[in-house]
Amino acid sequence: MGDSRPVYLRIADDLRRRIDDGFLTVGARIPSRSELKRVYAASDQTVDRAVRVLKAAGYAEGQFGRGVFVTDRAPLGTLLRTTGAVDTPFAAEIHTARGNGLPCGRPSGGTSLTWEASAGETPAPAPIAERLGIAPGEPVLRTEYEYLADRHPVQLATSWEPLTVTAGTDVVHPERGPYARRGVRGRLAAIGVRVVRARELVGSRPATTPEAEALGCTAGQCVTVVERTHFDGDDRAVETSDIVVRADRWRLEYTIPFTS
Amino acid sequence: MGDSRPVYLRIADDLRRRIDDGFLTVGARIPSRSELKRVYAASDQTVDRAVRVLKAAGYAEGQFGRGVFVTDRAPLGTLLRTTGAVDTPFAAEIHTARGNGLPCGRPSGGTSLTWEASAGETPAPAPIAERLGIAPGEPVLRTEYEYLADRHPVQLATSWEPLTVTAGTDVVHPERGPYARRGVRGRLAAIGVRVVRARELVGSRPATTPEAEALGCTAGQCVTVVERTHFDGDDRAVETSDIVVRADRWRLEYTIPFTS
DNA sequence: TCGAATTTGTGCGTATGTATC
DNA sequence: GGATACATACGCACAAATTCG
Repeated sequence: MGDSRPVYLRIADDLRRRIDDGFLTVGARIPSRSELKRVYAASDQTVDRAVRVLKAAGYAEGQFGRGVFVTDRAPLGTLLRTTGAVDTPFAAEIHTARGNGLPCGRPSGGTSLTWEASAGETPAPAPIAERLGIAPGEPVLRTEYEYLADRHPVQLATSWEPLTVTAGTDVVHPERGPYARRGVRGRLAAIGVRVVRARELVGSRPATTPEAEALGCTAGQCVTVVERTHFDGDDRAVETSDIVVRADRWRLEYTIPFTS
Repeated sequence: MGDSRPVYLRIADDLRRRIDDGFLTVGARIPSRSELKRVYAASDQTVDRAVRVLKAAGYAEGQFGRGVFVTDRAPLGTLLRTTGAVDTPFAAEIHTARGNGLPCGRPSGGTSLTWEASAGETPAPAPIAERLGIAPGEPVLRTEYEYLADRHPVQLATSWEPLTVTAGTDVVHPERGPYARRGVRGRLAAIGVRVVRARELVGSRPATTPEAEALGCTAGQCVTVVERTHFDGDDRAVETSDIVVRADRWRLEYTIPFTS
């Protein structure tokens, strides 16, 4: 007694603890609704709600007609986001430390990295204009990326570039031409724009329905969002993008040097 | 027709769009359950479930007996996590850009920053030992922090330090003594340990029940988690910590210089 | 091959407690 | 007190998918 939490939360926390403590291992089936109903003496709805909490937390995953199973929540890898690594098209190199949690060298062991993109010119929406330091409505090139690692969707990105920077050059389209795979820095370097700094604002939120579909997870699952802006030597924003990754699978790694 | 999504998701998406498009502004009351029930011709449970989706996504917040209201999802501020700023006890300076979305200078406008901490010696759990590069079970000092900005909980942190570094010195306890407010670098500098680098692994996940309680949000809401490790000149880990912030309120800012 | 039993996912109707107005 | 509103909970039902005899 004295436990004022609602029943469905108690059940959910109980199950979660059983997973954390290793009594329910990855791949194991969580007791079915009828079992839970009996064990906890709760109603159908209540145990279902408890299981939904677990699923929303990424602890479990339901399979139609089969059962609910404990998810493998070990991160697949890390996106390196430090000087030098950030300019590949993938916006980061990928560490796929798997099994062992070692600092994990560089291998990226033969994983195939591919991406698709589509671009179009649009007037800059207000928040994007603000990030780019331009007036709302000014023309920008909006590019949507979808990155795949081993045929699995990993990262979504939407990039905006002011056309005042690239218009008329042969790097207008980030996804086409010889500079397509060189990333923002490489591409802009080709037209004499030196990117000297990137600012990344990292946040997280539940995935929207289309994001979940693209990333192969369920809506509402946690995604990590990076709002990245590239600046040139004059502190002018030359590109900004929103980067979205599944939080349960990927983490971002930053290294902060103390030069003092 | 042709919309195969379940009813509760359609209602949720519909409400979400109404918020995104500005028809329902921040602070506005979402139609009550009985209204939604009537409008969408759905059952009590179903509309409730739709509203729960919105709440889980941080779009709305229920108030007992009053109604469900559209949440202010504008981030309160940004935690600066770049060279120099990271060594304050708060692990970051705080930008509170409010109202205007300007790049926001430095003000931190008179916000009162306080914190509480409690420490204790324990054997290192396996994952912590790995992060510190020591053997599991070796003694470490575990410190729990709770940071408040304007009396509101903002950030939770748990720090682990190998006792081999600080044992016997007067900076053993991070939360006590003259060096308490100087952060990891300041404290360790006092005993001749130079921290030259920090590595931050950024991820996110739903808040656990105790975290939600401490941070003043609901369980399952998105939190951003930083796994930070400080290294000295010999690449030895001298401290590691888990930092947890509400994702709907705070973002992390990293600056990446390109020295090329 | 067929059918019955399970299990998930979704949905409806109702009831109770509690807080606000 | 009464009306309204949220939050939780119970019981029941059905479609779809899987499993098994």
